[in-house]
Amino acid sequence: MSALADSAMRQLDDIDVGKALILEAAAECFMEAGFNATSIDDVAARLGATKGRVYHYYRSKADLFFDVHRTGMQINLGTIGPIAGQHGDPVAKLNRMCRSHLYNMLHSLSFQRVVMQGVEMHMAGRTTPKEREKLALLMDEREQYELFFQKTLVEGRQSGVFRFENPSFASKAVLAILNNPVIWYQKRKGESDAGRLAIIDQFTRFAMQCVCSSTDPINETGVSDV
Amino acid sequence: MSALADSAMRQLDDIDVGKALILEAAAECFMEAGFNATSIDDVAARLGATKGRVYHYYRSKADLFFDVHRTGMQINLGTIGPIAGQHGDPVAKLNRMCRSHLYNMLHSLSFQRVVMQGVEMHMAGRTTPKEREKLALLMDEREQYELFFQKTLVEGRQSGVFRFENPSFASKAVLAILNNPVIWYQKRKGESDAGRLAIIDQFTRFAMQCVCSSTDPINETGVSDV
DNA sequence: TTGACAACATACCCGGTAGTATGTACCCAT
DNA sequence: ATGGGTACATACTACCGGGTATGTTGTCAA
Repeated sequence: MSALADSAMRQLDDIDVGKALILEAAAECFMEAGFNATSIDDVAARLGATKGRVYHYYRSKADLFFDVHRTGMQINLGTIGPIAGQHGDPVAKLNRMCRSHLYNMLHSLSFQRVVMQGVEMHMAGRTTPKEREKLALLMDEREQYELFFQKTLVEGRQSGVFRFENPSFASKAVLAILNNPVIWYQKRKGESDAGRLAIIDQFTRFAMQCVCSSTDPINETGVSDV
Repeated sequence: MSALADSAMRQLDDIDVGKALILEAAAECFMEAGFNATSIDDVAARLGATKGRVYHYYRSKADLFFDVHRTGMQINLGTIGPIAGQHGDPVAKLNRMCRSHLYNMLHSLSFQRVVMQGVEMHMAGRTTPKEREKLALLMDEREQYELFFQKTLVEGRQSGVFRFENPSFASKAVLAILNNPVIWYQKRKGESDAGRLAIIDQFTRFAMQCVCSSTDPINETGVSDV
């Protein structure tokens, strides 16, 4: 590897690190106060910096929000996508998906709150067409994610283990439960893994049971990869 | 009734009507754009009026938001409270509660969206202590509402028809499902009662099944009072 | 008829914030 | 050493929107 390439690599790294720090700070600000109530100065202040630093990497506040949203969705798609692609028992698969989803919710909380804000479109309406375009892309990702669950649910319905009428409604109900902890969960000082595990266990059960056609106790020990 | 009292009554009525119109306009604005992105001018413009009219009835934007929120919660508490107080089969009772709740969600959509905004506390953090106080009151109402469901759920657990570990988690899961349509439902021109009924039926089933210990088909014809 | 009050509209102030223009220190290849 | 680019900080502008102060019009009671 040439010195030039090496240098280029290092610079690229710096940009990524610079972006990543801003991204994280922005995610926490947006989580705490929402998009509109967060100023660029707030984000910069959290890094002990000034606006200049933020605007060096992002052209606008909306761009920053989009990137935070996108990062959150990438985390989710990256973990659930591979699982949804697997073959096998739909119950076991949905179980893994639920647990992984909940794991992500609890461990990248700030990003996930921003994702929810985007879904509720608290910024839609008064935005430029350019921003509209990007927002539509984010919504596509969101829909794609929901389709992963829908697909698995329909598989299970065909094999008789799941029961529901409208697949869209079913996936929305499942995700409503799985997303719920994002609203009220907050990181504590004495972050107990046990506490998080209890949330994952119980909400996975709620989510699966609401579409299950039988009360066979869902195999709760079948998944340990989270 | 004296002429004076009559006049007083009429004036009181006018105040109520005046407030009600502003309240409705505000609910729709908040629903569409969120608290921060909504200006008082927006609310006034929706009525074909100006700021003066709004500030004649409300002292601040926060006050207006609180009133919208409170109105939404009163609708909910007023319908679910009496049902929760009834004795009898917890399954049938929860069924009625779910259906009534969903009915309210679909029929006072704008107010319910504002309630959700309050819950997510997009305004918390950068508010005055005075506002904090009022916000706390709203949260109390919200918690009281959740307790209606929790109480019924625990009743059912004692009689063996419901099954869950943590009552708080269970009520949150149930309400997560019941509140979900608020996010994506939108009034159409050809508002079909059938469409709304399908939502009520299916989401009630999801909500109840996620805490039910048996798969006895939930008596779907047992409730017709909605 | 008149005065008092309600129900607004108009005009204005002012703080906060998105975005920009510019400066500066530092690194690095040549 | 030097010129150029990166990674910021500083200083400034422009505007939006919450809140207020002040008019204007109609209504009703005395």
